[in-house]
Amino acid sequence: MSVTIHEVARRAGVSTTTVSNVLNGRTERMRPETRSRVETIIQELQYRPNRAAQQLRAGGIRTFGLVVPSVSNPFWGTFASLFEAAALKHGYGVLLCNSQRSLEQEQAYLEELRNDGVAGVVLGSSLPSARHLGPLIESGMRIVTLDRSSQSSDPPGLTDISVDNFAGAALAGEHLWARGHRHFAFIAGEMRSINRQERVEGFLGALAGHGVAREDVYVWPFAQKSRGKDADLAETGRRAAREIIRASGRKVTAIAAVNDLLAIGAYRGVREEGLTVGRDIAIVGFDDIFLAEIIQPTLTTVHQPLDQMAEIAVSRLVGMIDGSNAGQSARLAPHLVERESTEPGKRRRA
Amino acid sequence: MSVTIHEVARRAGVSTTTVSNVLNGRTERMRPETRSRVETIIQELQYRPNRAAQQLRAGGIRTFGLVVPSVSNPFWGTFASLFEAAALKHGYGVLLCNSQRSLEQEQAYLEELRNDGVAGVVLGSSLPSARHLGPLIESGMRIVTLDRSSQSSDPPGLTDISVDNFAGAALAGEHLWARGHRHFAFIAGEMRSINRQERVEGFLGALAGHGVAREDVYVWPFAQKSRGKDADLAETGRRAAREIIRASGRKVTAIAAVNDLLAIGAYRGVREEGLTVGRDIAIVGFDDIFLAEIIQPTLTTVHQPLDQMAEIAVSRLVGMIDGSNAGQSARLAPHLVERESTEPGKRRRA
DNA sequence: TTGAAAGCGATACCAT
DNA sequence: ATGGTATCGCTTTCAA
Repeated sequence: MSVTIHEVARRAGVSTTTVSNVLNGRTERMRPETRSRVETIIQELQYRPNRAAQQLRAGGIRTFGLVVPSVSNPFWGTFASLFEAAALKHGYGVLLCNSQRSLEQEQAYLEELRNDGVAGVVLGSSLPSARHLGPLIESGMRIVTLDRSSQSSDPPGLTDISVDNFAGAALAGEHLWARGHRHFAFIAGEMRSINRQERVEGFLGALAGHGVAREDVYVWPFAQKSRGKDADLAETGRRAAREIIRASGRKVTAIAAVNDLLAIGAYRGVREEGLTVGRDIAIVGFDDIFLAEIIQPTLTTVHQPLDQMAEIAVSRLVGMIDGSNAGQSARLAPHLVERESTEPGKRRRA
Repeated sequence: MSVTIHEVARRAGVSTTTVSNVLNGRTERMRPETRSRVETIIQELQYRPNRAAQQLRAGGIRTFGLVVPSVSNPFWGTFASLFEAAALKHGYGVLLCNSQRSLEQEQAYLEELRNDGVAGVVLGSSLPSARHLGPLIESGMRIVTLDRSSQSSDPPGLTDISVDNFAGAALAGEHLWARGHRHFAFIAGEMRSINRQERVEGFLGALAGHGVAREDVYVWPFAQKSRGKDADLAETGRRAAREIIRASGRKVTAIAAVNDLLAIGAYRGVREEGLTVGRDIAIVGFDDIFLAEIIQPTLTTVHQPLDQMAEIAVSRLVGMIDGSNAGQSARLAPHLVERESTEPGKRRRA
C-alpha cells in the first residue's frame, strides 16, 4: 500500500533500526553520512511512519479527544479552535466529536476514543449526570470536564474547569440593579444543565440581596418541560422574551439569559413586542461569544475566558500524563463586559 | 494495559479466531452457545478491540478526515456538524482538523490523515493553489474539495462540490437592481480565495446586463493588499462599509458581500455612518449562516445548501471507495433568501 | 465448528 | 555505529 520503513531501510542500505533511530532523533549513535543518506531517502519517498503501527507499539497516541455538544454552536466552535491550538503547542493532536447532547452518542464517542488510545479527553457537555464516566475513569482514562462544577453524584477523580457561574450571574444581576432596573426576568432555556441552575441561583441571589423576592423574578420557562436540542436557541430566546413581556404586563425592564444565543434571540422577541433593546429593555447574556460585539445593539454579557480554559484544560491533561499533577479542578473568575444592550443613553437616535 | 482479545478467548475457553469471528459477525460458523458464551465474556469485560491493531491489520479505517479553515467560523462549524452526521449514517467516523488557512497546516494535516489511513478526506479550504494535492491524490488518497470550482492549474482527479458562485452572486445583483438600486458596492474581503473571484464576477456581470459599468461599482478593498485571517471578518466588514460610504460620497445604496460575516459587520459600519440598513442602504450576503435570520434586520442572502453538500460529499467519497463512481464534481444551484435587509418597506418605525 | 500461526509496520532491547 | 528480532493486538488463511 504505502511506503514502509523496510522500503526506506532497503534503499538506504541500512537496517530498520537505523531508520527508526533517525526518525526518533537518536542521531548521536550513527555516522552523519548514514544519517543524511537515510534522510534523503525519506524525503525522496515522502515516507511517513504509519500511525497505527506506532500506536500499537507504543500503546497510545499523542492525541486528545474533545467531545462537545455541537461545533455548529459558535461557543463550542470557538473553544474547539482554541483547544486545538493549545494542544498543538504541547505536541498533541485533537480528535473532535459532536455528541449532539445525546448520552448514547457521548458514551459511544468516549469508548471509541478509549479504543483509539487517546492520551486524554476533554468533555464539553453538561449532561446532568456524570455517572457514566465512572467506569471510564477507573479504567485509566484521563478526563477533564468543562463547565460542570462537581456534583455530589459525580464519580471521584473528575477534573473540572469552569467559570464561577454563580458569581458570573450575580454580576449580571448587580449590574442591572445598579442601572436602576427593578423588574427582572431570567431566560433559563429548555435544556437541563449544571451551569443553568447555578446561573439562575446566582442571578436571583444577587437580586435578593437588594430585596427582590425570588417569586417576583420571571424565570422562563414558567412551567418546566425541558425538551433539549440547542438547535434553535435563538428561536427559543425570541419566544421567551415575548412570553415574559406579556406575562409581566410589560413591566419587566431587564432580562438576563443563561447564554448569549438565547439573549440574542430575545432581541427579536423584544422588537416584535414593539420595544427597543437598550432603551425599553436591558438585556444581559452569558458567554461573550464573538457575536456579542457584532449585533446591534452590542450585548452586555458575562465573559468566559475560553482561551484560558483551553490552555488550562491542556495543561491539566499534560500534568496528569507526566504525573506532575493529579488533575486539579479550576474555577475561573468571570467578569462582566458592559456594552450597549444595557446602556439606554448611548442608544441610537430612534 | 487494556483487555485484549486473548484475555477474552482465554476466559471463554476458545481461540482468538473465534472471538474475532464473533466480533465481525461471522456467526454462521459456530455453535450458538459458543457465540453467546463469547458475547457474555465480552460484555463482562467491557472488551473493545484495539483500533490501532485492527487498522494496522486491515490497512485502513472507516473514518473520513475533514479539514476546514476554522470551526470557530459558524459556516464551517455548521458544515462540520452536518458532515459528521452524514458520515455516521454510512458508518464512518470523522476526524476534524482546522487548517487556520495556512498551507503548511493544511499540508501537515493531510499527511497525518494519510498516515492514519483514513478512507477519504474533505477539504474545505479555498487556498488558491491545489498543487500540493497532486502527490496526495496520486498516492491514492481520496479527496473531495468544497467550494473550489476547478482551476486550470489544479491536479486532475479532483472532485469538487460547490454552489454556483457566479450564478449566486448574479442573483444578488439582480435582486438589488429589481429593488431599484442604482449605486452599488461589493465587499470582497481581504482573503484570496477561488469563490471570491467568481462571486465578484457574478455580481458585476449581472449589473453589467443592466448597463452598469464595472468601474462604477465600488469593489472593496479598493487597493489590493490581501492579508488573510478570517479571525475578524465582521470587523473587516465594518471598515469596508464605512470606506465605501465615504468614498462614494454617500451615493451607494446597495452593498453585497462575499459572505455573511462580512455583511453582518457591514451593518455596524452603516450604522456608524448614521445610516440605517434596509432603509438607507440595502445589504445582501452570501452563505445563509444561521445568524442571517437572527440579526436585526434579518439578512437577505444567497443560500448555500450545506446539508446537501455534506450528503453529497459523503456519497462521493463512499462511491470512490466502493468503486461505484469515480468522483464526479457537483455544482449546486444557489437561491436567494429575501429578508429585511433589502426591504425598505418593512423596516422598523424609526 | 474450531484452532494454529503468519503477518500488518514500527520500536527497542540486545548483540555485534 | 549498526543490525537481528521479539513484540504490540488483531485478522485471516489454512488445517484439522
